[in-house]
Amino acid sequence: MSEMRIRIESAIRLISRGKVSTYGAIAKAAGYPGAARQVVATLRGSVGLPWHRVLGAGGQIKLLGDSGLEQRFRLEAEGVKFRGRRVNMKEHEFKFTKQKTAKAKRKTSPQRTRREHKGH
DNA sequence: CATCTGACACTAT
DNA sequence: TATAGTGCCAGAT
Repeated sequence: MSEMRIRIESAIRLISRGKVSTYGAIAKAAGYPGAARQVVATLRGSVGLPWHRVLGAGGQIKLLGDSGLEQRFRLEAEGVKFRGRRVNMKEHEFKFTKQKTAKAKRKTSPQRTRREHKGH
C-alpha cells in the first residue's frame, strides 16, 4: 500500500457526515496538489470510505447512471442540499485543517540560519 | 522507457 | 450549460 494512498484515504475519512469535499481539495489536503486522479484511484480501490462525500470541482457529482443517483440520495439523506446538479458547497464543503492528516516526519533539524534567499 | 487510462481541473468557445 | 483541448499524476501494460 503506497503512502500516497494511505494519506488520501485518511483525508477522505476526515470528511464528516453532512459535509463534502472535492477530488482536487482532497488531493491537496493529502499533500499531493494536482493529483485529483489519484483520489479517484483510491476511491475505486478501497472500501469503507465515505465515497459519496467526494465530488468534482464546484460540488458536482461526476458519477454516471445509478451510481450518481445513489451518491445524491446518500448525500441528501445526510442533509446535504443541492442547487441544481451541484451541492451547496458554500454550506457543506469540509475544511481540512492545515495538518497533513498525519505525516510530519522531520528528518534533520532545519536549523536554518535565517534568511536563505538564494539569489534569483 | 513508451503508452494508455481515469468517478479530475481549468480555460476557452 | 455543454463540449473540446490541455495539463496533471501515478499505476498498469
